[in-house]
Amino acid sequence: MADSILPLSFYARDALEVAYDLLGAEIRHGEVRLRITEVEAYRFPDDTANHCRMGRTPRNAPMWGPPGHAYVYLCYGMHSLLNFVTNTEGEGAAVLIRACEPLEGLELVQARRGKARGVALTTGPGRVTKALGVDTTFSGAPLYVPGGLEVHRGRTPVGAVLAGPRIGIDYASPRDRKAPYRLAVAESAYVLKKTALKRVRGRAS
DNA sequence: AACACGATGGACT
DNA sequence: GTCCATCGTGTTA
Repeated sequence: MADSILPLSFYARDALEVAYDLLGAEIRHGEVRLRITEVEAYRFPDDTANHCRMGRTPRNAPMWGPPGHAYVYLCYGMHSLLNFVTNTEGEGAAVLIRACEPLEGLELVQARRGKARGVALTTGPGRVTKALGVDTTFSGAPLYVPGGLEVHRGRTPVGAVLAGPRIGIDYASPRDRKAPYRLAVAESAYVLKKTALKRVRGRAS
């Protein structure tokens, strides 16, 4: 099914558009397959929540590179957070993968996640990377090369979408703190803190 | 060279 | 709800 891999061009758009279309898509790594249920868009320019707001640094370099690549960084000294780079080269934008639903490789996911079971296996950006076996060494890796970290077009329709403010960005401007750039699949149980989200029809801008 | 802090998660009251 | 582990990164000096 290598032909269902999303091509680089899929990511070559505004991060918010890509974020909407990533809901329902599949992340595959080895024998583990996850369906994306919750994401956050970090746009460019003028997004004060974005890691690229202060310009290029060694850490955020992948975000400034071509779209369709991973940007993985260490958060709070212990959690690897997975992003997909969007827009075009020279623009620092990305989509954070916040939660997924396991589709395949559940035993391996459980082994990697220790005592956690049920939705706690893959709800939360740090949990997703742990379940996938992805860490910061994947930062800069392409998402469309078969055999590596792959992202595939999803098979199931997403249905209604929920949107709300992004999490953990108190340092951003009031406007950006409120912006509904956190998106989730309404019907999925694999979404944390659903109460902070509202149903949306089309695409917010 | 020193320092403050974070796009979190797990344990606990 | 509260507490806090843990360390790379970016900033300041």
